[in-house]
Amino acid sequence: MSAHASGLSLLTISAVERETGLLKDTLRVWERRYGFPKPIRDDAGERLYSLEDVSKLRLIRRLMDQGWRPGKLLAASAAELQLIIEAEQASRVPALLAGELLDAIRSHDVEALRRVFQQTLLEKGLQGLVTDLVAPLNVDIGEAWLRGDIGVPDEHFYTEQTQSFLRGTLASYARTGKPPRVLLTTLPEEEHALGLLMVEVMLTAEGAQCCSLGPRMPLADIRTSALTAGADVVALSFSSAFPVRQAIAGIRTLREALPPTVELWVGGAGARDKLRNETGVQVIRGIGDVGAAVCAWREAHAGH
Amino acid sequence: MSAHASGLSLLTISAVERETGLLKDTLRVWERRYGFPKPIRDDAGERLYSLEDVSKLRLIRRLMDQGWRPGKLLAASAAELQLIIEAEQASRVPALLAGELLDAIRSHDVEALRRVFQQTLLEKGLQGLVTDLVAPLNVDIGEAWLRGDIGVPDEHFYTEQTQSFLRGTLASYARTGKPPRVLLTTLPEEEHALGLLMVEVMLTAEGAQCCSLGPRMPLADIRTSALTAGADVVALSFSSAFPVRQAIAGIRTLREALPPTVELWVGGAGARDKLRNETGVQVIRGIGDVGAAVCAWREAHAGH
DNA sequence: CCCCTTTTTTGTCCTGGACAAAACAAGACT
DNA sequence: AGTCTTGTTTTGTCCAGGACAAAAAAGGGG
Repeated sequence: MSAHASGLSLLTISAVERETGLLKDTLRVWERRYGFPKPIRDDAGERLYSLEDVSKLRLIRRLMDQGWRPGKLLAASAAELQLIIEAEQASRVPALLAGELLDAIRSHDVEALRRVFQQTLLEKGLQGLVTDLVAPLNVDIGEAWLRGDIGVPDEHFYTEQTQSFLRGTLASYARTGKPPRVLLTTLPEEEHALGLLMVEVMLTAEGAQCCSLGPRMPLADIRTSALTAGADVVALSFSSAFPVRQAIAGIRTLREALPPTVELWVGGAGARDKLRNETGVQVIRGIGDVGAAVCAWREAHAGH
Repeated sequence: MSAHASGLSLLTISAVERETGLLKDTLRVWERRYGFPKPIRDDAGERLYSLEDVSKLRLIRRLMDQGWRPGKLLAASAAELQLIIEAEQASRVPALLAGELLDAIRSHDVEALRRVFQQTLLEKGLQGLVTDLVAPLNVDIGEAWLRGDIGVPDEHFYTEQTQSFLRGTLASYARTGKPPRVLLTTLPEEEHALGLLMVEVMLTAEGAQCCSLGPRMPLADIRTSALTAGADVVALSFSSAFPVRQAIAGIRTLREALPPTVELWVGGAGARDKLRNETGVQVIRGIGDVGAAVCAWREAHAGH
């Protein structure tokens, strides 16, 4: 009868994997190499991590996504980590996430959050809502979390409600069904559903015919889907944490597998910098450029 | 220079884990014990699985979710597996998934699928749409996949579009904001977002104040959220594949952590049978009973 | 039939070594 | 300056095979 894992204060290695996204193998090798995290063991010799360890690991994970190397972070004390976070944030000023908006997210106030979205929608339109509110807010939320201003459930709440609002607005949007017909998804390693949805909104607002398969689609299935659905464009989204070389490999394979008449568009924070000169691939630099890409496609295909 | 994993025909063990949901450790121990799957090795001795192996594994995974033991399935040949599938399906008749609907899903026809949803919405209302179309359709889709009538991307497409439609309808629904205030989520091990959304629809249609945190919420955070949001009810959803004992452990911990004034509702295919007599927990037997639960709550709290 | 205990099956965790893949650094070329 | 090599360091993933926890099935009273 060993210690049970259902409690609130000590987590098994698989629970930590789930919470932090760090593989069990990685957690073990970090312990071996850097001496952190160093969990206690239960009677059977199995690791049990404290909540402090888990939150430090989550912090480390985020900083790694922003480009920091694990070697530095794992050697650092809590105080040194704090310094790194402050240095990280010195440059940016989260102007959006304040006042009413911050309160709404922290108190899980569905109505208040929707009110802000609704008002922005009326003021700036659907595309403006995405480019001027949701996109920058995503960044701010991540940073506020890093500072400890908001917690995990607050972030879940924000993601869930934003998704609902965007999907809702999308549903009531008149569908013109003009070309191009775009197939939208991410590679299997990429979770990032909100980014995908933002692109879907931009495309639909532009009047394009948009078919989203959701995230995590195997390469072979992307190809099949594009053919059976008769897509003009396959659009992929990459978050900033996506490993560059894997992205390139996937994109090249897909480019080869697709007929040349089908365009391949690539966007998201992870695509911006590093995927420049791939032949036969259109890089969309920011969420605001989706509209331009659609227009360009239409001009190129105007002669029918 | 070893074989690269980006290709379309051979998958590394981590890719198979991603595709099938079976842990690497499980795949290795199956190979050791049952001799299947037996992948070839690259120059470095690392496993490379064929597409056939992967689809057989996916099949096995689904049958296990329906209660079959791995020992039987892994010893079975392809033909024997086929027999099991047929036996499995003999009982049920997928009446819904046919004709227009099946074609729409297979050809990724967004408009056609929405048309069916829209019509059902007009005929049967929001709750009827969920209970009479979406809920049974989910089951049919799973079975059609098992038979090989539809593929992985078709299923993704269906899930994505259904989610969009439900969320869209929800957004345009007038929010009365009557009590009870329900916090909606799943335990960390449970992915099943569509089931959660169906419950949200039922609750909202009933006029309840519903706050969804999306799936995969840690126990400690559920507690915190329920308190800060001032929830009257915490509702959890379980899919049929969820391990019973883990569910019970989680529910008990949560029940203890929550104040007694906050009710705990548990629903979904996984909750129906096995979670009967937990004290202080309300089991919702089917998606159709959500409405009744809300009414019961209101009567019990009518005296203010 | 339901509840409890024992046995069997099955999945997860362990160690420590090896090495693939990614990131970085330094030099060479345009 | 940028960008393409090529070498070096860091970092993550894989492997083998043993151990054992957890889940399921089977057995045995009440």
